[in-house]
Amino acid sequence: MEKKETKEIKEISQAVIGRLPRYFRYLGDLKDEGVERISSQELSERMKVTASQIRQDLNNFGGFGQQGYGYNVEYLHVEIGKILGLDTEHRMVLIGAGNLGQALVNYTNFEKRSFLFKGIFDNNPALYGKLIRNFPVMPMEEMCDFVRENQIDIAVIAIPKEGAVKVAEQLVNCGIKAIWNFSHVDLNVPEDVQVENAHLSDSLMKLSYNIGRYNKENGVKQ
Amino acid sequence: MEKKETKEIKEISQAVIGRLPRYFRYLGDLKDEGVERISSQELSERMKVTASQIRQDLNNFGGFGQQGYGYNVEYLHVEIGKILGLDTEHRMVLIGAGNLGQALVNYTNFEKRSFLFKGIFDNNPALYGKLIRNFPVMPMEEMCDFVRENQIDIAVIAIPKEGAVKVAEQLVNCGIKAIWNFSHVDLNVPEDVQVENAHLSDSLMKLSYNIGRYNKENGVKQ
DNA sequence: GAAGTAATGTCAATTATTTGACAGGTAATT
DNA sequence: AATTACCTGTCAAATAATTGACATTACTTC
Repeated sequence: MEKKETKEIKEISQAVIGRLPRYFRYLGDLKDEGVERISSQELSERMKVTASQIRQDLNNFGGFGQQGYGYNVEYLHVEIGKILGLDTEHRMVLIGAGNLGQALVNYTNFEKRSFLFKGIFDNNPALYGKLIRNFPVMPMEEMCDFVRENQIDIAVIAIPKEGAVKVAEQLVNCGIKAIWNFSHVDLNVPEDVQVENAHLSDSLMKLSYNIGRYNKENGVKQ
Repeated sequence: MEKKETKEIKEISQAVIGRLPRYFRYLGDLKDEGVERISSQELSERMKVTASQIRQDLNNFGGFGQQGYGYNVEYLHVEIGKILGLDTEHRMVLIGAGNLGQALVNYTNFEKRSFLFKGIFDNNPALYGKLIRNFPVMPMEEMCDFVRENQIDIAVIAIPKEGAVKVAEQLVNCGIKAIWNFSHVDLNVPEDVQVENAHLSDSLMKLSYNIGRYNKENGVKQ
């Protein structure tokens, strides 16, 4: 009786979703600058996208603006934050306490945005007990229980690719529904588990491609 | 006389370029597994994309395959590597010797792929001289000369957003033509400077969105 | 409070990307 | 040597994303 037609939810394209964090970032900056309102035109100039795209994107989620006025910066910032799920607390575990993993945990900014590390795991006994931002590194064997007992909803995988696929499978068995993956391999998980890849070397290769292309097009010598 | 029609170069879409590193990765894995040849059909099943897309993508760069045979794994791996510019040495500097910066320098895998850090800079005097993977941290003031004298072609920016835009401008003035940007802000550089953003928190927000969407669609309670 | 101006939300047109289909070659098999 | 099965490169169709245009509404000014 409480359940309505389930097909109400319009699927938003990943292209749009991929732009939301950028909008959020720009609105945050505007807010910090003390800007109260902004039109799609002004924002488009700052962000170097078309005004039409901004209006189109925002309209996927409802009418946030007002004709003749534009968008209220603070309100829009909050609303996009909600859309992105930044108003709910996310409890994370780190798998892999290497350089990158430590950097992520120490990355205080995530905290402001409601992403909280709750535990750190590694399979290197030399690290057990070591404190990283007040969290002791724990052995992998304890991961599963910890995830279950602490309402963890995101696992961050920062281990070499060799072990990553297996660890992801374990995590899925522990009930994890979201993985932020820094290992250089694609994970194999069921459909109901969300994976976001942060393949840093892919990103670097793209840069390398664009350097080469520019040099070729402009006859730059190596 | 040596200059031909400059319009020969077909512009490849960023959508295609974005997929190249993934092809490269899968081909490397196949090579390691000892697989000699592969058809677009088989590869498509592994990668979970359509075979048509693979053939279309590869064909942007030339005919690498053979009818009735498929693609030679090793050959294709090498060729895509060349397209991505992995056959040329890239000399990099790190700006910002914080946790993330150190993690990137220590990230040995980049080396195999011809991306070499040559110098590290920070504006924190407490770090000057500190060795990170045998490189001493140098003061920012020396950055420009170093870049010029050591044929640096990529600058990696891993500092808080407050200083990033200004540092990017400095780097451009020093002649840098490519920036790998980890700061949470968009840089403002001339058209001939390539920027690749690695906005980690954007990535995390996307994950957060997808968690929320899944939960909504499936009526999962928080 | 009326007139003018600004700026959204939305529809339609355009452009880009992805998918499907198949002709024509290549290799394997008999 | 002929036949069959395989698989690419490419073209055309289908789908998706972006842009432009404008009717409509809200704000601002006089």
